[in-house]
Amino acid sequence: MNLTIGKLAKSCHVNVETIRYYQRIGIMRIPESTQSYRYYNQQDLETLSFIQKAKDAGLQLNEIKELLTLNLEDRIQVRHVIEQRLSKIDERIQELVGLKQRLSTWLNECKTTEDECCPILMELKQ
Amino acid sequence: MNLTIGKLAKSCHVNVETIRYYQRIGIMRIPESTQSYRYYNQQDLETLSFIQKAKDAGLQLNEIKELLTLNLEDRIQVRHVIEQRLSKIDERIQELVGLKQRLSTWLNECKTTEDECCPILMELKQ
DNA sequence: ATAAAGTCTGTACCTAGGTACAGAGTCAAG
DNA sequence: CTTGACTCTGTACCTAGGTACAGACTTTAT
Repeated sequence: MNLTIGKLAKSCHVNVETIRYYQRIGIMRIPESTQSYRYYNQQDLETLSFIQKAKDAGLQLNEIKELLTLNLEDRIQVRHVIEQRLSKIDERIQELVGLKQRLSTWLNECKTTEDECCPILMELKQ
Repeated sequence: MNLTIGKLAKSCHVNVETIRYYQRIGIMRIPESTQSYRYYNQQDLETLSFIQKAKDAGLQLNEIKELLTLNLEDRIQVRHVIEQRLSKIDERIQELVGLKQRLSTWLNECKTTEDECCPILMELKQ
């Protein structure tokens, strides 16, 4: 398989500029060019599609970069990466649930009060 | 009350540069200066502290900007702002819960499989 | 042979919410 | 009256993950 960057991009439904960006941050290689255009192979296609799937699962590019260096036997390290992401996600969910509760409470107060004045603004201006 | 920007910043535990940033994006006024230094009053202090509280509740600066234009009687509009933020938060929580489930499933598979090879990487490389 | 389409390199821009200067001017304490 | 601390203006930088574009070059289709 011999793809130019545009073909590679199209086959993964990605922008050409995105591939160049991945090259800049070092998660995709830049094929050595004997000529002036670069040509990409099956391996490059697999890497790009790996990145897409991992992004889709909520992993960040620096984590994906780490995964790309690991082998199928490095289970502990792979798990470590996933566990860390998972705990960041958990943390964020907790934060958001907290915010949600606060704002919901405000909304309920605003809907039930007899007061003329908005209790939300009152709270904020206290 | 007559505060220089440094005093105002200190009294709200904010960076001076943050106040200047708020001025740049138009959520805090720039007092007219008869002299070369600007002086801030009680109202400015209240605005800044409003911003801090609203940020703390998870509102974004553009939403806070809108709230700052509203009066205590504009309850519908205030509620609208809060409801929109709330639905964004909900959406994000749903996304994160989805990611969490996916990654958790992967982790469990990895912990229970008899296979030598990491099923997470297998999945990603499929 | 020529024109259109693609590529390469380098750089700037975007969001959101700031932070960090440099250089010039000003204010206040001693 | 000097010196140190502060302010003002303008601009650049940061994260994360890209997007956009100019100018020069190459490849492909007709």
